[in-house]
Amino acid sequence: MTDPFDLDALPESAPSRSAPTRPAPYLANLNPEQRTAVESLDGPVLVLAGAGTGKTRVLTTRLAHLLNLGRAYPSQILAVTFTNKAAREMQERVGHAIGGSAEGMPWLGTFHAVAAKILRRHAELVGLKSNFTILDTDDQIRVIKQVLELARLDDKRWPPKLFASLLDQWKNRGLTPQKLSAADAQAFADGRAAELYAGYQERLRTLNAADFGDLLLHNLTIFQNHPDILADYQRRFRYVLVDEYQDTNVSQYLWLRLLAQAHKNICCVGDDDQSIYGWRGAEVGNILRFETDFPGAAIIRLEQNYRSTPEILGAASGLIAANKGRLGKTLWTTAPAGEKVRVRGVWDGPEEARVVTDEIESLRARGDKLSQTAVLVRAGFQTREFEERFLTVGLPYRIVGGARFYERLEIRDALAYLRLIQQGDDDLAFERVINTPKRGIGKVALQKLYAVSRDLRVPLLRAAEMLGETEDLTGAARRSIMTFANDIRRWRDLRDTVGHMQLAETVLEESGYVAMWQQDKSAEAPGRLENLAELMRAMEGFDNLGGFLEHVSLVMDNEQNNHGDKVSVMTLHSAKGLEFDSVFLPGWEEGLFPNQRALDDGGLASLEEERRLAYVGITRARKRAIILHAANRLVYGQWQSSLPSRFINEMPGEFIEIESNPGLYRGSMSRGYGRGAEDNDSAPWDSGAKDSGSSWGQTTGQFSSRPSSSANWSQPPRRAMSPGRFGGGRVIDAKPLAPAEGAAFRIGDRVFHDKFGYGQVIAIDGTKLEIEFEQGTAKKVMAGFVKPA
DNA sequence: AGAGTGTTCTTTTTT
DNA sequence: AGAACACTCT
Repeated sequence: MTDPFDLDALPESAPSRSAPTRPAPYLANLNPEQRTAVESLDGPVLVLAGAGTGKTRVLTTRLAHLLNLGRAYPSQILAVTFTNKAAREMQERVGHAIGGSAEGMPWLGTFHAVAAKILRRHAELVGLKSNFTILDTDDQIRVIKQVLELARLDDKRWPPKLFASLLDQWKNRGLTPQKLSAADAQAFADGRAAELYAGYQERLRTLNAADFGDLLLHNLTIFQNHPDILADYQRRFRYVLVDEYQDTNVSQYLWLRLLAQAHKNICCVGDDDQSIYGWRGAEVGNILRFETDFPGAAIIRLEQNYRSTPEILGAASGLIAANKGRLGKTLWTTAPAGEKVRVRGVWDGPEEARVVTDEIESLRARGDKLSQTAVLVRAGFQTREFEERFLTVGLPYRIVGGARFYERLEIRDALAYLRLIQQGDDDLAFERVINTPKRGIGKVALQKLYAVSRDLRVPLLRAAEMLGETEDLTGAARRSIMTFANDIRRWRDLRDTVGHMQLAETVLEESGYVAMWQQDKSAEAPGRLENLAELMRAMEGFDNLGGFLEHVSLVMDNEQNNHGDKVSVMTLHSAKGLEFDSVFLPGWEEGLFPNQRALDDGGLASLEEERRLAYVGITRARKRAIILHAANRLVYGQWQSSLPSRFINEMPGEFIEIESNPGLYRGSMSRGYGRGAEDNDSAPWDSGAKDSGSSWGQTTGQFSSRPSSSANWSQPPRRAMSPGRFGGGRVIDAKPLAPAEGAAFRIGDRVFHDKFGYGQVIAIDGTKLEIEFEQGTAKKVMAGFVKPA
């Protein structure tokens, strides 16, 4: 049995430099700057890699080069990324480049994964055991609730979520409770923040758990308190490679600086123009002052873009130029001219989705792949309108990064069972499953459990075992609790004999969890069972339960529906690093993008970050970028008028083409995009609509007099233009949708429902309809939710 | 203990 | 508008 943490078994010195150097054909494919970046192996290097300039290629080639020259063993290279996807990709590509043995890079991974690995090795130094649990946000909130409750704080006045975000910020800045400044401590519960923070950490220690922020923070604590351990790692990591350096927070920065201290061979790759995680603690400052931190650093700029057309680059560069405090890069390309970036204003959200769908259909008709098409939104909720539309017209799509597999209720329950077996101190897991499925253990029994646990300072599971032996509980509850504790113990023993997949199956069966869903007659139940089966499949790739649980905590992404020719729909954030032939950018409206809330609490800095986000969005496109904005949008269930995003004005006119619907912003709004000095000019697309004194004017009158974005109505604006067609005849009004009463339908009518699709009415009960849907079973639905088909 | 009712929050972005 | 949460009633 090999100890995965055994440092001493690994070589202390570098491989002999006199080893015969193999040829390096991979260098020939690089441009001069890329080549410099790859070959500048010694000393600190900062590579400023603009969008689409071959960053990943440089990173992987550099790794391959290091190994090929024999400068270091794979185990002597620390290579960190932010996302698991990036880590995986690097692992693969390096393996490819050096011929197969990619497995041998033990220190290539995300910041969190590498930090967790180090922390498991030294967990006892911060009061944890090596098998500590990594809490996700959900668990974290529950712990915080407990801590705040214990401190007698009103969770209305001091919301746990606020505390969670403060904790996050502090940990991102490398602050332990002791280091919290008075000002920071004042931020919560009238200055009790430090005390509560300490209490929270204490609670985590009892739970033998660490949250995300702790992974890095505990590393720092260990390094600071144990110079010998730090020195070990410093010696080991002869070369350090960092991806997306602009996204590092203070903790990560300190961590890197400590680890790179001995050899100072640190190469950071990043792009200050793509820093979009400031809200999460990322410090653009880290990249801006790299030279100061690492004296004598070489700075290499990658500016030749291999991805996009000149128009796309022109529009994006013009936009980002509005930001101050940039290191500055000028992207260029040898690519021939292509299409201009298109800007399309539409009436409302549904029309926006329709226009995008129509465009995608026509691209598809021309032979474009759906998989080369993406819809990139500012915020997650925007995906919904597209999802609905795609569903309606039957366009294959996939939502990237939406609700995650491992966050589903049934998956979290199943995992809680496994966690509890793996790690008996995990009270959060215990709480989750003690009465799931129902075991008749209610509030009263639980309170007794808590009391015992608190008084004797033992985990809930142990308290359960003890309570089972006393007379404190009534018969039924007592028996239940005893059975449960015994089951857990039995399953734990099973762990050593049957393998983790078999174990999981046994647990879910014997606990009655599977049976619970089998008996559940609701519509979701079959899907949940399917997900549980999927979970089993996911366990296959792991050696043991511990390995799998680690994967779950740190690698919360699922790429399962990655197959097939589908349109990708995702947030701008999750699109970073990706590229598509055609990119649709909806929702470019003031308030939504730039996002009002970001502006409210971040001011100018946030505006610039929003602008970088826009820049990231545009530069995802190879051939075609289409920006959309709607004049009216449903927000919190209310219609609001909205103005085009200021970012639209900031793009140089020569690279963009405006093809918005006429008459969107009338009256005082006639200038529409309000391009700076051209104040009095009417926008070109608007001219045709100026003279109208027709019923059209009346229809829109109420809107044109209220150009402010704060105007809202309780009724959706009536449709006042032809659906989705530019330049077509005007349709004055649409017939009202969705009759309020079931009476409008008859048995046998074919109807359409946004979520369930087409179906037939089989019964009517007042305002409710019973409908047999073509896809699935019969359901009762409010008549207002279906339309005649 | 669980269903049923009312109230509040949601929509930033995620390792 | 919907979800999530807390609270009350059986």
